[in-house]
Amino acid sequence: MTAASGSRGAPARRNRGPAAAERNRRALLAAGRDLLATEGLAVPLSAVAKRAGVGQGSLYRHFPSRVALIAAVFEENLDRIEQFVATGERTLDEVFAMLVDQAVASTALVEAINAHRDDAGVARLGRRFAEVVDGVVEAERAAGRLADDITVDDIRLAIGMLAGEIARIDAAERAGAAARARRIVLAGLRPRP
Amino acid sequence: MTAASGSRGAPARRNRGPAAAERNRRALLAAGRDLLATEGLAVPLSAVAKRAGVGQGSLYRHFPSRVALIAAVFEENLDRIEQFVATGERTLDEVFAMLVDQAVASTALVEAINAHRDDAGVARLGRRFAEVVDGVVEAERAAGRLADDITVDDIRLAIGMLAGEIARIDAAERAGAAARARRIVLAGLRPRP
Amino acid sequence: MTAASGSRGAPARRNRGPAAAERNRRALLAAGRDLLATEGLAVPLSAVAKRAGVGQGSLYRHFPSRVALIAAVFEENLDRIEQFVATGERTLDEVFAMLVDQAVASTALVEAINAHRDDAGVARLGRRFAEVVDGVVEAERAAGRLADDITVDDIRLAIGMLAGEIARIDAAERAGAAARARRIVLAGLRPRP
Amino acid sequence: MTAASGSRGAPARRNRGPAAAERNRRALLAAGRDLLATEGLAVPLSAVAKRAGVGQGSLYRHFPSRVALIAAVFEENLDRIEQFVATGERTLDEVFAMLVDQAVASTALVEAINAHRDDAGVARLGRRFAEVVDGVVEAERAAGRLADDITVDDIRLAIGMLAGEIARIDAAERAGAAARARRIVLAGLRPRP
DNA sequence: CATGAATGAGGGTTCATTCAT
DNA sequence: CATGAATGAACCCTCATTCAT
Repeated sequence: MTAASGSRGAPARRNRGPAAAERNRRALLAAGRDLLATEGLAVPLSAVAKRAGVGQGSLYRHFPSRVALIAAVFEENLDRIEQFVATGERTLDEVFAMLVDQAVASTALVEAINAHRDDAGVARLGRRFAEVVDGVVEAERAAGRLADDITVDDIRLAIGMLAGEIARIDAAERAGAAARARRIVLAGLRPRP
Repeated sequence: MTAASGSRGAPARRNRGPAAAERNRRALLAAGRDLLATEGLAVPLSAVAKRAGVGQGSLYRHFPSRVALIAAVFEENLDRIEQFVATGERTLDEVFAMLVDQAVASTALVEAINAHRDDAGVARLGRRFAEVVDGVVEAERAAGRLADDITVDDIRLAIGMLAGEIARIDAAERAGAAARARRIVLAGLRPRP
Repeated sequence: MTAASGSRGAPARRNRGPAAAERNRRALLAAGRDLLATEGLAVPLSAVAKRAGVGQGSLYRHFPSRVALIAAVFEENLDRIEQFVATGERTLDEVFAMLVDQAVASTALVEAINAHRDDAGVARLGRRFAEVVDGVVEAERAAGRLADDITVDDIRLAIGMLAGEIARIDAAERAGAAARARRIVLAGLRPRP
Repeated sequence: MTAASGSRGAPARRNRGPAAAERNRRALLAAGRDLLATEGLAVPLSAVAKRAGVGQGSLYRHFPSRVALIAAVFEENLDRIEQFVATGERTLDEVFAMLVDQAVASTALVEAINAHRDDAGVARLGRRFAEVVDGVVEAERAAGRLADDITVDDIRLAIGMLAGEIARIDAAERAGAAARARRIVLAGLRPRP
């Protein structure tokens, strides 16, 4: 043994420091996103922890409830949507396309919003989402691409329908069905003769 | 005792006799309809039995699985829709209106169809439902009230979206939201300029 | 709440921490051994957990199935038999004597082997047991203490009969009956005039 | 309608009379024998009733307990053994052969005897069985085909082992294993050099 | 007497949540 | 701070037994 090796009983334990905490959080988010999408909202939290490769206690440290995890997953989505909207004039169709791509997690939010309207974190996300949509809708209306009687609430309703339907459909048919659903809903919002 | 034993039995407390069979079935259906609507698809079957005022064994006798109960609830709805359609020339809007009124159970079917496509009873109901819709769609198309590129599959998709959304909405806002959603979806199916 | 919900969790009353893991495993094995012997193979697993003083969840963590518990109990027996055989030239009679002492668990294995031949763990134990018996039988045959037409399969059959019978007999008469049964079966394997 | 037909409201109900009771009893016995053999001692009594084509209440009328059914099945076996023994000088081997043919039900009795020694009906059957065996053993001993130290209890033990083992073995291997087991046990009872 | 539905206590199993290490 | 075992309530389902018809 070399002179440098410690002579105390305690084995040199890796101190992964606070960086590990952030890594765990990201692993949990990724695992949550995956499993919520493939297994549905009722996936056991223990499965999320296992997939992330962390203990269940750590999951609870980062996300004290199922809703907290769902909200965090959606928050990432929302980040992307906000960035997308912030970097150019965007149409409703484009936002719908993004939402469809994020459909399962969005559905989780939609359901979580309905089931946990009182949850503070969820409420905050709902407001953030509404703001993003508001901006796009205003531009869309200015461009004359919305029927006169369509309100922002209608748009949110439309998004809910779209996301909910996509989430229900089998992965195999999802692409085709999503396109058709998007077309129907968008057509329903356009100006009518 | 070695392998058999089994002194599990329960001395029945009260037994209203087989005359209660039909009454029990109806009570279970009513309880299932109520609780599926208010508590969601995941409502404990034991709660359904308790609400119906019957033992859990009776619930299992009448409905050997959760899907069987859901299917039975929807079958009642389907009966009403079929009768409605059979008694006159009906528009898609009218059928949508009925579906919206039956939203939760319809959603249950939509979800059950997706989750249990292989279940024989569900498949049968799905076909029955499709037939009813087909008839209405044909008439609707003949009257020129559908865009050329809309297929029967699109209609079913639209119904799924509509029912799913209604089911998610709180009872308080349901009436208003349902009307708005119906308008959007129907507009999306109409001929476009 | 719609499909997910799930507020089933139980606030743990007491938690002696992971240090209890090994202690729990041993307590479960001991409880399983006791209760399988006194109550038979159909003993409720909940009774085993209660006797061991652990929650039912812990039982399932350590032994995910009834067969797993039975196999673990027998594995301990097998350990002892292997050690015994490894520490000297042993006769079939001595091995029979050990098996008789372990009769109930042996029966459990015999039954489990028949009922769960496909279970991987059980199959492994069966093979291990067969190897031990093979060795002893070879020595016994070399010493001229077996009839010519007796095969290893016959020995295993004999062991099954012996263990099964002992397991069935009330504790009070077990000692005497075991001795008589052993004598009969061994005599049946000896060279005949 | 002819003059003979009754004009009262009550439809002529078939009165199957007491003959039906006996037919039901026989059907239940046959069903019990079948299912105990193929499904094991833990077979649901409702399955027995269904197989017999009678209501569960009738099963309870004829056999107020699982043990009563098992005992009745064995009693039929015992009848046949008694007849067989009564119609000629019979050897132990022949009786063993009969028992092996009846192995499952015999095992059921063996287990039932151990588990329900206090049950009056079971005790009576046990005594009847012992008497039959006694007679055969006496003749066997007189013919010099038993070792001097073998007692009637030993024979009963041997029968228990044999029956128990046969019952455990898969139907496919039963014939071969039964023959080998019988040979071993009989050899163990024969006079030794 | 027969029928077969009703009953409900348990048994197996899962999983949210806690907490000693 | 992380780990992962422990906990036990609650769920689903089965089935022995009763009893109105």
